[in-house]
Amino acid sequence: MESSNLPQKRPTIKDIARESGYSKTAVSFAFNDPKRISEKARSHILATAERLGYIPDPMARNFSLRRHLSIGFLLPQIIHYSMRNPYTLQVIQGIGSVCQKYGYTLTIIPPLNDSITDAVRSAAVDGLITMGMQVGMDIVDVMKTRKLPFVTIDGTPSEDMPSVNITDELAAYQIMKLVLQKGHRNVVIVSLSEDAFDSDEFEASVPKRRKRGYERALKEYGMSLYDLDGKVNLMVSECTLEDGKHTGHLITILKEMPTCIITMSDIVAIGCILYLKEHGYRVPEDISVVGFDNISESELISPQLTTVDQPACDKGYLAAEALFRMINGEELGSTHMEIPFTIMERASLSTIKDTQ
Amino acid sequence: MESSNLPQKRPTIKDIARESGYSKTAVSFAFNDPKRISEKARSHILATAERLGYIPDPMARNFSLRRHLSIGFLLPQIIHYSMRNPYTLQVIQGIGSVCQKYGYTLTIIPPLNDSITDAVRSAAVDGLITMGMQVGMDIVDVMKTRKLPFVTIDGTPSEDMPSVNITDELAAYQIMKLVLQKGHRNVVIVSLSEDAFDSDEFEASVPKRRKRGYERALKEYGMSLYDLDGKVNLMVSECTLEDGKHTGHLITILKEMPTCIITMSDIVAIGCILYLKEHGYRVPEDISVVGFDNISESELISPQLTTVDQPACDKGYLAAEALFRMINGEELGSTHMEIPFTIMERASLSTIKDTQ
DNA sequence: CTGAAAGCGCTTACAG
DNA sequence: CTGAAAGCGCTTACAG
Repeated sequence: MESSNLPQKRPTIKDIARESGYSKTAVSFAFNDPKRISEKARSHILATAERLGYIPDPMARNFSLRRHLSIGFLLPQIIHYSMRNPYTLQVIQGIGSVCQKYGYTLTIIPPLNDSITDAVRSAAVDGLITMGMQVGMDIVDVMKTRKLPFVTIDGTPSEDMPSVNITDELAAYQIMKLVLQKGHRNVVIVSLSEDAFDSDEFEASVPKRRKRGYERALKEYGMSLYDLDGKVNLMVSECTLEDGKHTGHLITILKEMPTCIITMSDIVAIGCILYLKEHGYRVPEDISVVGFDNISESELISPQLTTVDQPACDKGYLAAEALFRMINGEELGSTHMEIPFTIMERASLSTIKDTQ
Repeated sequence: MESSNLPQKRPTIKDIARESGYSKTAVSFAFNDPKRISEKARSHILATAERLGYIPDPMARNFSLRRHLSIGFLLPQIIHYSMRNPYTLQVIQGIGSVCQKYGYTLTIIPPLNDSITDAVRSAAVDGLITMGMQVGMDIVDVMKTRKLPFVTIDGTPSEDMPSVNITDELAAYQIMKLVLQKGHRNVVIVSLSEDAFDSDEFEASVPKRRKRGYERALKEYGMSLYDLDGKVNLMVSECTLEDGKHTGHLITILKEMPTCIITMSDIVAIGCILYLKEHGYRVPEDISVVGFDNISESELISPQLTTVDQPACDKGYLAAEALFRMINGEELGSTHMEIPFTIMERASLSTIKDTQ
């Protein structure tokens, strides 16, 4: 008997059972484990399902099976920022390809009513990948009490928090050393902002690790990030093109222009270059600019950007693979994964002949 | 009584009810509707929850409430391709900001075991945004039988399928006309592939609409996309930088090089330019290249790309806003949304003095 | 203000 | 091969 004129509701397993004359068990098996019922039952049930337009409710199925078949990516900043940064996008791409491989979806999780913590509390995922997570952040507690496996990219390496990183301190050391070897003695360092974190609390954040690297190189040249002699200045910029441009502007109005700008992010470096070029400065003849990340744009811009290549896609890939191992209850070989970087020396960094 | 040495399991609402001495109803209210219980009950329940590490299970809650609090974005190609195209990424960004606004997550849905249809069957979302959907595709049927609201970007405008588009035919007409006005009479058009769709079945696909626009402009100059006089040639390229480079290569080995390459995607155009420059061709002196989309890279590359600016982010935004109206059971003003485009004339397109 | 109970749509151990 | 029934962890109409 055709059950017509139920206007909107979707049929459930119960409807198919009733209509086909079989049990709910049989209907379930028809979809998920056909071997367990007769061919006759199966085809009859499937035909009935087809006729009534029945597709098993994924939510009910997942709920019953206690899994989501999705992993989450927690946006480090508001979505409008994060998703503009090609570096983050590459990380997401790496995660995504692993999701595809395992038949999972990738849930992008923005803050919920401005609260990242609330977002994590209610995230419908089997595991989480975060960026820049520090031990001691309250999100970490939420994930732990939810017993939600997670791995963090560019966060603090710590025993009870799997992480994927490059050796930021070393990378920063090397690129600063390169800058100094080229003769630059008057530089501006553009750090990433540390969001809302209290600066003293998290000693191992990425900006801090990189600053230590810069400092180590500077020391070798008798300079320091913390001397107030005006030769090394520190600025902070959000990780967007617009903020990069603004930083470029700030630098042009300095009493003494530096000979080199060292940024912690290509997108900021590119913003600087665009601003400088628009305002009549020649890069690198008048001023050099150095980036971090090696996003694809850094090869397209002219001059091409000297930067640190960090394999963003691989970071996502590694993090996701580790997360899936955790989800499947496997042991992680090492909880702290490190990945190699490469210094890319290109045209945006010039040599200063006569150092002051 | 502290319930210790239950080793791993997360506490449920039942545990909190038992431990606190209140009912499950009260516990539920404590979290979701505090006004309905006494302050005393609420604080006691919350304290108990805190003590036992209870966070309500989002899946169970959503299941009970018959909603997911997530909308899906169906990847048009395998994740590795889609997520490399800045155009798609911008669309996702637009969708994402609307999700953030409404407190939803954004689920990126790759094919499930190579099947997009299966992915849609099992997607745990309240609505779906797709790209390039054509009426008659079987995915459309799945969404309909699941009664899953959806809107498509760059798909066929059709009554029972809300869509967001630019007027592709007109945009293509205008840019081709510009090329012809500049004196080009020997061109290669690089179309997007139509994926696995049967070409005759879907008359209104984006590549087809654009081809009609090209054809209309060509006709005005006594030329045609379909004449075999060798003056207008058609190629197809996947939407990736690599395929763009390969297309550049193919063009250099043509018996007669065109004076202009007209692509349907900036990423392909940029691939062409990179290949051509690497192999000693000057753009636009030796050959002009024209794009489509106006991704941010098209301003960074040199020469800057002449292209059609289509506001990808706005497309995502509009599509998502429409989808949320559908999810909330509101009526859509118009089911077919059109959004303006702009021709961006930049350096990659040169003027030919003496037309043959 | 409070709680017992039904219900959301599946899965599956168990018995026949 | 088949099905009745319990269970997944919440919400909420209803009665007190």
